Amino acid sequence: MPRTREENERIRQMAKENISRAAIEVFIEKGYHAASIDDVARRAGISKGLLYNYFSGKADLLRELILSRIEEIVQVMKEAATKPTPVEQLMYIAEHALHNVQERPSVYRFYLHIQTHPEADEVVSTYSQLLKDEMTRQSKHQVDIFRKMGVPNPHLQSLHFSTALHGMMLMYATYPENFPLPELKVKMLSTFF
Amino acid sequence: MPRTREENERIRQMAKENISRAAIEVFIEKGYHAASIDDVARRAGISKGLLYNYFSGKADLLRELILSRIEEIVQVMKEAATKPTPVEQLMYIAEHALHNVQERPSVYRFYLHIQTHPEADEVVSTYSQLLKDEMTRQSKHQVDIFRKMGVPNPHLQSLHFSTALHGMMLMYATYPENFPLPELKVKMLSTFF
Amino acid sequence: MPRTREENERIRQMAKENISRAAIEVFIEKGYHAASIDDVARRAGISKGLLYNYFSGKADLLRELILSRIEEIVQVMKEAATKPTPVEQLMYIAEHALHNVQERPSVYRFYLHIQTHPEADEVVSTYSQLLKDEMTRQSKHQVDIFRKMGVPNPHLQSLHFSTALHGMMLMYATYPENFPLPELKVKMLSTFF
Amino acid sequence: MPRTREENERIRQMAKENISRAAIEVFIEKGYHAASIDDVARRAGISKGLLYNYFSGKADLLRELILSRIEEIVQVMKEAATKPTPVEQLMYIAEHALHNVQERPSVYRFYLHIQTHPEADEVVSTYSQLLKDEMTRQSKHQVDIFRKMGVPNPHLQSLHFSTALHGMMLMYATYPENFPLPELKVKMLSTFF
DNA sequence: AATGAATGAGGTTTCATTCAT
DNA sequence: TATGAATGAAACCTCATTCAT
Repeated sequence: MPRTREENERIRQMAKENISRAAIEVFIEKGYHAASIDDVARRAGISKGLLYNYFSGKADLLRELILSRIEEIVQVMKEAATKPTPVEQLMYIAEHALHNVQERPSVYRFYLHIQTHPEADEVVSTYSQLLKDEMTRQSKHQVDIFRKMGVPNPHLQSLHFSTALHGMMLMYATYPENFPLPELKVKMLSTFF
Repeated sequence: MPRTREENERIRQMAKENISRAAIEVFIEKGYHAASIDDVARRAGISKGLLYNYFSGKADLLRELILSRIEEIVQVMKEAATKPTPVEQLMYIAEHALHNVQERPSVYRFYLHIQTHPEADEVVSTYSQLLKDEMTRQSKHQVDIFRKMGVPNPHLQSLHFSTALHGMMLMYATYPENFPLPELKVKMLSTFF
Repeated sequence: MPRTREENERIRQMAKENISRAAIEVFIEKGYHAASIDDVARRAGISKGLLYNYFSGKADLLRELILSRIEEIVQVMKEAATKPTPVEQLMYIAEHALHNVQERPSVYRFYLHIQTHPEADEVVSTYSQLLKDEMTRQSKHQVDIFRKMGVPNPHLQSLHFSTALHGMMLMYATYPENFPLPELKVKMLSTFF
Repeated sequence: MPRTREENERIRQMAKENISRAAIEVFIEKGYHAASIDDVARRAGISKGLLYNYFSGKADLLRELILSRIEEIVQVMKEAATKPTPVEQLMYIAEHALHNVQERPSVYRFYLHIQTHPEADEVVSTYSQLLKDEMTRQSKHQVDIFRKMGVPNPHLQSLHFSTALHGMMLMYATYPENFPLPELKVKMLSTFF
């Protein structure tokens, strides 16, 4: 008797998730370029062939990871929007971003690594662009939040906020040892609110 | 009449610089991994074989580039030290960094890409560590400058300054279009001085 | 109530024919080597696994197609034998062959492709040999027909007839556009009868 | 001291010829699809890598062989054109074609195999089309020869001649044993001239 | 009878590096 | 010093076949 379609679908779903998990692990450890399909398959505990049953290639794995990342970003911004005041919304965004980089600096490093890939790498570039586009879209929302706060130049103020935030994330991800993230967070936020 | 040893050394040095220049161009365009030795040799206008006469391999090329980058950083900090006041010194550092990223964002992107390379990539990691170490050393100098300014917590203040600076550099390098670098620079510096 | 053995056999036969039909379609479109078992199964509307229930592998599919082709050839020769005179018999053979290549040049192309497969390809070679053997056998019958006509050298005459016929089939199959098959047929047949 | 450019050019030329020779041998033995790059490289006595130094892939090898074949065809037609009378020209073409297929039936088989490749195989199709185009071009010349002979319908007559010729070639290449090529040649030519 | 997940061998291709010249 | 032919390991990817369900 063959498996039912639902059963197969469940198997497929679990396999895809298993592979995606293995992929980000390996990509983080070795980098996208240096990681081989074999590495990912071995980490996932499956054969190379099966991996190709689920993903059309290495680039497709990256695409999947980037789409997940985008999903995360969208989710955070949605959650932020539920907060009652603009300040609380911005605080939520900052807290969340810093918490994430603190919990898993290597993940942030990885996406930063991808975003700084040379343009000539078409495959990476294409998918990396998706992430960039989404961040552009979200930054518009952030400008709106500043606008609601009634600050003089919301666009500039929003960019200022983002640069400060990303600066902290970048430095923490690069030098996680001895980086006084909590103190700096306080200092940074105090200059804005 | 044979060339003197000095002359030979000078010629050798120029050849190395030519290759290094070609290497960073190609690495920026294609990325370290995707760039091939052949690409670099062709760009330098020499043969693969001759390249190996000057550099022991691809990793050695990267090492040379990173050493140059370190040299640059040291140089800037030295120049900053010649300025009369701490504030002027910090302004010099900031102006220089922002000017550089504005002039050649791809160079900044490249080194950021290298610095976010995963630890598991031994070759890159080893040389990337050199850069990291140097930046740690220079950040100590920067703390000293803040200390001379007499601010309450020079260490924290220095890190705050660096995060703000690197945040701007990162964002400009990632979204060079429509990024109001001059305005943000003014805004950022005004919060510090 | 279980199906009778005959019924089962009939169902099995129909399934095999369905698969065979799909196989020749796919083989003609992609070629034997390039076609995948998956392609064939998908075309037949069944799963890969089920295909293996009916055929022992890719080579077996080819074998089946070649056996069908042989069956066709035998059939045509049998039908020809029912014609009253030798000339009518030969005319029937020629008409049939040309009609077939005109209707489905790609089928003729396919079997020609198979017949020109190199000897080293053991699998194809083995089955292709079956076809060759059958054609040799049928050509003997054709010699008999010429013998009945009372021509001087029936063997040579028969071969001459075959070369002319196959030459036309080959050229029509290779250049179906603008090939004046009817005119040539008349011209060719007029030289023989 | 590096080799001179001429020396390198000579090495390249010889290597290419060596590889081409190996390629047609292997393709004839195994067929284009079944032959692997490794097979060709091993037959040529070189490494896989070196083969890629000279040919951009398997398809490029095929292209080279087909271009050679076209060269041959053009050459034969040129030589035929030097004969004084149309009949001698046609005789030359026929003699040459039959002589070739008799000497190396496997070569004729191979190109026939390629020409009967399914259209869906884009790579083979592209190069095979070159051969087809050339044959179309040459067939125009052949029509001219018949026209000079003053026959009623030179186009049809030329096609008739070609089908007869190719029919013989096809049958000889398929059943080289016991095929009375000389006798058939005489018979066939006697019907035309 | 029926499915498609799973395997692994085998194919194509790239490229850092070596070396004869 | 200088060249580029030559190597081979390692990467990506495909697909005939098996097998648990």
